[in-house]
Amino acid sequence: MSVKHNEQAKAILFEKFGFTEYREGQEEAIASALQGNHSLVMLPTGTGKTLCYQLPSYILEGTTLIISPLLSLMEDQVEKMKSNGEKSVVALNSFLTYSEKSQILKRIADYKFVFISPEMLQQSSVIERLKSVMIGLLVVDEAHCISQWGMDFRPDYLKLGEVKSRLGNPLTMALTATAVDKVREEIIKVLDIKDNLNEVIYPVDRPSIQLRIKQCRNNKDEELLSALDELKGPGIIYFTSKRLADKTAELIRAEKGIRAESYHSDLTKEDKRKIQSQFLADKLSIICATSAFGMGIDKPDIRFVIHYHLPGSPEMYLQEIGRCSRDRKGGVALLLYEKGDEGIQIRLQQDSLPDKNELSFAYTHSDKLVHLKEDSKTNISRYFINQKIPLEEAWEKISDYQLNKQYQLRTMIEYAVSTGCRRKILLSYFNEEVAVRLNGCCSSCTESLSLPYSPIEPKKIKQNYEKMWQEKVNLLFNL
DNA sequence: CGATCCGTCATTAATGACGGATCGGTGCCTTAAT
Repeated sequence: MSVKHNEQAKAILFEKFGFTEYREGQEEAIASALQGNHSLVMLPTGTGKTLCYQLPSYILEGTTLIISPLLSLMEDQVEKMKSNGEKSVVALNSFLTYSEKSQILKRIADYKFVFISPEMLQQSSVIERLKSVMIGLLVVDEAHCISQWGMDFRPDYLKLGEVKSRLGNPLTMALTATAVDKVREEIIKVLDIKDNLNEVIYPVDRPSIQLRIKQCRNNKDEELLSALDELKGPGIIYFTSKRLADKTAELIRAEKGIRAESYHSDLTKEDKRKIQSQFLADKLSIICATSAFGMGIDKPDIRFVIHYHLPGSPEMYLQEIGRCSRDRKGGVALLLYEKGDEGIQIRLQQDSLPDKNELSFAYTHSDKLVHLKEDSKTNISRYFINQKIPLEEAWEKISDYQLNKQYQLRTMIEYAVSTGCRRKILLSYFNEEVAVRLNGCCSSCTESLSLPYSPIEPKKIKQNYEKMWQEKVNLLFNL
């Protein structure tokens, strides 16, 4: 960052955001953008990633376009910015009426910040309008969604590179909290930001979170309830089933008299918002949730995250447990594991990928594919057909994809059953080492874990990224 | 894998036992036809 930019940024940091100091990683990310580099920013949850793109926007010319995965996230950000005095901000999404939308599109260049979904960016009226706008910075928030959702769930995430190119390849910043090197490579490839790229990477480890695993034998509810005798909220309990989330919230209310509610995709937008804001305002102590809950939850004092079911990947697990102890004052991640729990995940994985017959059927009937519903098998087939990738090659890639998912799940099983340091297992997946061995690290390192647990998190950058991950996958191929 | 849902059958006609089928998680966006 030039001296002039540096001073200017510092002044804005104070005037617009009220801070005198940067938090870890922020200054590097801001400098990267101001030097005109594309950036891939990976900072642990709760370290202020929004400032990384908002601050340089005030120095850069033109509009900042922020691609965001969730409408609720956009709405929260817009509201927050408005209450901080920023008027020139808008979210372009399906909450708007037709006339509102066209009004906003007409004067889109007047806005400094525009939030938008990947899907909305596929509408030709929108993209045509944006092409005539000077985009000073293109931001991809929660960029791991490209890899996590792109292939089977939200295919428009994989079209962001094309969008960027149609917008004239503006300066780009991708932000995430958890991405292994392979995911980062995919983000870089999809967005096509390899040239002039600056990676700002911080470790994913959260030493202030204690890692506990409880082996269960047909007594999960009892183990859960007794854990709640020790662990006091606010807290989140994650499930892989909506029905069980509902049922358990009821159980906790009845047995413990704790204010608990469930949260999943069956809830209306209004109920989701209501429960979320009650939780943030400490009117609810526990949320029993599916993976629908959490992104953008910025509550500093969540004290525990319990998993009733095994998550499908270390990424998911870290994202979910990372929601506790944002204030760094200590938190507990507890996994309730019973042999065979991985069955649900195996099933979900298999159901979401086409087998060879289904794929070749899609290839021979590609003309009809347009009319089919948007399930994940169709999405994947459609993706490869649209890319004009030959059938054999597509099948190879799907097999790789499946192997990767299996590897992720296998890591989680190892995490659940191993007798070795659990933090080491989790971090080695991200090619990280346990930086500081703390008393009470995990269920393996300390026989009987107890509260309080509030170590100081070290502030040390670590950047040795070998290609260990690829080696591990290669090993799996040979098995 | 395991739970649960649904239809069928059998038997002191309204329940219950059985087995086969189905489902289990994430969200954008719907401007047309009754």
